[in-house]
Amino acid sequence: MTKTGAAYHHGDLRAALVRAALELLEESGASELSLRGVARRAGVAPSAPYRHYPDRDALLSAVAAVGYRELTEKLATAHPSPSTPDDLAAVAVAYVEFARQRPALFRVMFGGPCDRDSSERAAATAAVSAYVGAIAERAFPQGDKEALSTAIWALVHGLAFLHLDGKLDSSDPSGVASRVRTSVHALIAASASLAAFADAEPMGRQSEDGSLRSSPRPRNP
Amino acid sequence: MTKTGAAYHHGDLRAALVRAALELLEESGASELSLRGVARRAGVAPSAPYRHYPDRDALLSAVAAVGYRELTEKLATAHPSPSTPDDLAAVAVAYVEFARQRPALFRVMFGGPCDRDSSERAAATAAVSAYVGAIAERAFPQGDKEALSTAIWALVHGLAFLHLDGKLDSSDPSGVASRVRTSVHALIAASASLAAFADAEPMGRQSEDGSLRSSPRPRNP
DNA sequence: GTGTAATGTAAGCACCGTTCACATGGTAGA
DNA sequence: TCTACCATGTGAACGGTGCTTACATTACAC
Repeated sequence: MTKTGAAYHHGDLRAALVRAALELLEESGASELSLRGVARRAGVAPSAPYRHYPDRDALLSAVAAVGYRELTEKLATAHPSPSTPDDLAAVAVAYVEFARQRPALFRVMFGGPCDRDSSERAAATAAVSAYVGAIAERAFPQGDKEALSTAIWALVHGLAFLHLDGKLDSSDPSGVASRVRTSVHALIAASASLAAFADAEPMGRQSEDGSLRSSPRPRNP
Repeated sequence: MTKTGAAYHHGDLRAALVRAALELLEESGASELSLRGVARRAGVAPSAPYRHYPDRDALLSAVAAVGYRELTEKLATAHPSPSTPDDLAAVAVAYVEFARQRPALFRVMFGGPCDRDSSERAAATAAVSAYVGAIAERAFPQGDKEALSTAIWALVHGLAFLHLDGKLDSSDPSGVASRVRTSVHALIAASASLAAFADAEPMGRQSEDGSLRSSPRPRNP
């Protein structure tokens, strides 16, 4: 009971609300998601959702969780196990494409201070994180896995957001894709040439020891 | 008249509203900015702001513009002309620090689909972009300047957002800083080793041609 | 069958963005 | 200097929002 599958008066309103919310996000393209609007869409009184979600944020978290799952699917489809720069670029393109194709959902997923209480949301986030971490480990076997995964995620995530916010032109999909590819490749290449300058110390394993004379400790939380 | 300096009944309400908005953002830490709340803070009727800004978004754009200026200042203070990995890391840390210290303002600046009409906002954005571009050009003289600047901006921007959204723990400031440094360094170092493997094709200018044989069609849902 | 807890409803609260008719007052032109 | 004008601020109002509370209904356990 109270479980997801149960069907009382309405027939699993809990799931119907998430579905309605996703539809509204898809249609209105960008704007805010009103709980009353979702209820209206589901053909139910404005107070009905409160039987299933404590507040608007909880519903949004459920919606975000669906978004995380669909995002991981899309990334896996783009490339199941990326290891070359081209593979990485393909996954990056898929990530940004997701943000561009479903901007409203993407904003629900990443736009606001998220509900740390939603275990559903936390789990879905962890899945994305794990996927990115796996990529990092495969692509850069000799690096600090956690640092690399966050760096890669950040690069891709930032590209997605800058396009979404109009800081980078995203009118032409293929243009966006090529820009993402170029960015990834360019950063890799340029980093290589820069590293050549700074190779007083050996590259590729200095996450633990001497670093680059800059940061005395690598992490700590 | 209607210029910024003019002082009518209230004495430059236009600027006072922006000031009040910034104060509220600083205090409430995160939440949304209500136009009525800003008016209240400025000691003025809820309808008064409409004499100076056509709607809430316009006021928010003015606030965002201030944020952009302060961000560029902070970056310049962190390092006026970064060119080494350490320099870049220092600027990256400053960027993320800004987002962490003033999360509400940062969200106003980057959180929503921005007002393309606001020339003030556009100009301030351009300033940030130019600064990042200058960094890229100085640090990677032989690279594609535009691609590099977007890549770098994206990396840093993504780091800021992931911390802000709780995807990365940001409870300890020094921990955040060291993580940012580590991420930047690790990406540079690992990219270098990876680039050594994949140097079959020339890196840094394959934006238009090659593609990746990955996604035949971009969408269809 | 009946009782009970889960589910949906209706009405209402305080707040929001926005508009509009109106009051006020600084300044330009006589 | 007086006056008219127009920029500025006010107050009330409209529809919308999130959320709560009292009430109606309905499915299932016994």
